[in-house]
Amino acid sequence: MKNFALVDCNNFYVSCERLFDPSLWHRPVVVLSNNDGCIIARSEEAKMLGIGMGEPYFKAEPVMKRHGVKVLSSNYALYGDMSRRVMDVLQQLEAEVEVYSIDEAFVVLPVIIDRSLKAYAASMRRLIRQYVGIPVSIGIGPTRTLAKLANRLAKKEAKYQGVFDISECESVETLLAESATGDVWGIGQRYAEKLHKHGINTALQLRDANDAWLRKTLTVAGLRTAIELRGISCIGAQDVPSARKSIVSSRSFGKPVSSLEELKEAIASYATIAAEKLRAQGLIASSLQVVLSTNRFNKHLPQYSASQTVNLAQPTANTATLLCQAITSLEHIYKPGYQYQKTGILLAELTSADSRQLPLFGQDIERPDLMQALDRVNARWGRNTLQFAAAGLAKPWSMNQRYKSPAYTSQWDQLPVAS
DNA sequence: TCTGGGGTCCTAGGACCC
DNA sequence: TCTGGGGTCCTAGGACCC
Repeated sequence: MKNFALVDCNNFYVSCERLFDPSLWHRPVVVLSNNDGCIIARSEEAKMLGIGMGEPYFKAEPVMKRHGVKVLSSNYALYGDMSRRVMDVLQQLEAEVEVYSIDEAFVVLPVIIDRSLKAYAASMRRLIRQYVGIPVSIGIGPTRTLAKLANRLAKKEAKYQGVFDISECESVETLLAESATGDVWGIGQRYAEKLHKHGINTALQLRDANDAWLRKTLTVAGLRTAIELRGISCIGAQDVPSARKSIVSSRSFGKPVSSLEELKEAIASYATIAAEKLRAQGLIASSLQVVLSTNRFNKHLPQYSASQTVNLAQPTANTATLLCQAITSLEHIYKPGYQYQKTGILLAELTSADSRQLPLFGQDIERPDLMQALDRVNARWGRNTLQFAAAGLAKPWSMNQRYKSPAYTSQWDQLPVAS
């Protein structure tokens, strides 16, 4: 029988920061989202202070000040690089690895004869610790959903030393009965509320619920989750992200923005980032959507949000083309008199740049050679060394990042120095 | 004053066709 | 009185994940 291991990095962003700054050990640390908005990673010490996941920074600030919590802005260059290293260690194994997110991977475990799955997982854990330095927890089960649940136990109970195999559990029923529906992978707040209304509060009750009813209430997604809890694997690798279907670039502003001129700069900047991502993956886009919105949390201000989607005449990865279209769309949906909080661009209907069709009529303006030169300069000398004037220079609207650590592993001038 | 960003999938309903 | 049926495609909105 097939078994899955879910390898999940503990407090990943905090662990990355700690690798390069030992003063962060043994004290509460949090990492903030973009724009220093919410708390998205917490050390164990911070969790113990009752600081919630996703909590707005300004709300938690008084408690954190009182307890001397170290606050950091997110440093995705660092986390992305450390993630790659962790995944590299897993890829060395004689097993199939599905990278699921920046800090998680499913490993389809090989059939092992000379030792237990638990021992195998424990050695994975040691290797990652030794080669990368990041602590991980590993949950094992016959389905991805059960492996996820096992992982919670591995994290929560110190006695398991970071590895928990659900098949070694004395009573799976007891374990499921002690898990809330909301702890199950695939059951979010809304689904948990719906289930609660029908008296279903535990993973065990969810497992044993009526199929037709589940299908009707939670769609096939909910039904699949229940089936997985029964030990039948039906959420497959194809449901785990593989080929990109869309690319988004959007940011909240550091301060509210009202003028069209500033919004145009911002959307041009995000279009530039999206186009870079597109080219880095060898893709071209056929559809472009621009979104614009005010701050939905501020009930005192007039609210407005809009979006426009356009199909491009020619699929493209050319920054100039995308940027011009993005500005045109923005002008189309912009209304004066509002305080905007966010704008963004979504590229969709992505296909491989290799199979690009040349236009039947008119000129081909794609210029991949020019874009390649642009990307090379920026890779060599740093992002935005060469940029389009439309994206602006001062960028007064740009997001807050007040507490950012250096790009220790991805910028020459920011390497850690041993002294 | 201050509330992230980037993804995926599913469904219902409307438009349109024969 | 009574107004087809079945199919496809598209989109918006809602749900989930980390």
